Formats: sequence, C-alpha cells, structure tokens
Amino acid sequence: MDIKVKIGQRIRELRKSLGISQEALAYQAEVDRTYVTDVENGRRNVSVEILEKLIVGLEINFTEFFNSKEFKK
Amino acid sequence: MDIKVKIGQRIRELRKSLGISQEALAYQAEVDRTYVTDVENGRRNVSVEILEKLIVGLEINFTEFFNSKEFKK
DNA sequence: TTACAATGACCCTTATAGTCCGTTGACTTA
DNA sequence: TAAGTCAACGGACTATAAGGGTCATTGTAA
Repeated sequence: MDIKVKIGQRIRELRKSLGISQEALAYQAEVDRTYVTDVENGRRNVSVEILEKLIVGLEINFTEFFNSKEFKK
Repeated sequence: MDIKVKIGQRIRELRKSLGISQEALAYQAEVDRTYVTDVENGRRNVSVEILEKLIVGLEINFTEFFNSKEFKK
C-alpha cells in the first residue's frame, strides 16, 4: 500500500484515539487545517519536519508512530 | 536534535553496516548520489516517499528504521 | 608521485510541498 | 428553524523538496 495512505491512516487512528478534531490537531502541530485533511486521506507526500510536528501534536514519538503493523512491510 | 540530522545519521549508520557506498545506496534507492550525501549530512528535509526508497534500499522497514534510541524522544 | 573512488559542498532549475482563502454537505443540539 | 462542529474539497499562491551539474577534498593504493 502507498506509504502516504499508510501514514494518513495512522495519523487518523491516533488522532481519533485522542478524541480531537483535525482542526485541533492542526493547531497543535502548527500546520494548516486543510493540510491535515489531505494528509489523512493519503494525498500528501509529507516531509519529515512536518511529520515531526504532527507526531508531536499526537503526543507520541517516531518510534511509537512507526511501531504499527502496516509499517513492518 | 534536528530530525533531519537524526535521520541522516541513522541512514549513514545503516548504510555503513551494509558496507556500501553512498553511490550504491543512491542506485538502489533510485535517487541522486549527491542527494544521499545531503541527506546523510542533515541538509535535506526528505519526504516520506523518498525516505521509503532509502529505507527499502537499506533493506529494512519503517518500524526498524525508527526503532532506534534517537527517535524515542 | 599519480590515479582513482568516495564523499562533500556549492549552485541552479522545476516540480511539488505546504499555506490560506473559501464553500459544501453531514450531523448535532437548541 | 437556525446555529454549531466537523470533514472534504477547490483554487490560488508561496516556499521548498528533489534532481542534477560541477568542482574540491580526502583516503588509499600502485
């Protein structure tokens, strides 16, 4: 599966588990509201700096973010 | 530390453990040789699609790549 | 010494990542 | 009836990722 889609799904999964809206995540990650929508829907090829912002906004770290079934190939 | 630097260091570490040159990694990952140099030296804010190419070129997966001390915050 | 491979550090395009404005529809609560 | 939140989408714009060229440097080997 497309890495962009995998990352989008993972972000949505973690955001929902936090019970926050896309807009709230966008605010915490300091990115645009519409950008979060695009990322979650696998339409954006995010850079690591932006991904870091999102991961921090999700109150997690890179290791935990990628420690998920879909990233183990 | 800067996420770009952390990723660069991790790539260099894994590349050296494979015993291959930057050029060989660039070839396997289908990116430019000078780009690998820049990434390893923390000068590039790589996108996830390019990072995936590099990770595949390093014969590893995202989970293992980020399962390293410096990515656990 | 010479020669070569590997790496690093510039520089310069162009393709696209990322922002910001808006609208729309679905759903909820008053 | 609103009026609110939320997610999806589009268009236009700016910032920058990615590719590629060139030359310098370093190390090693003959």
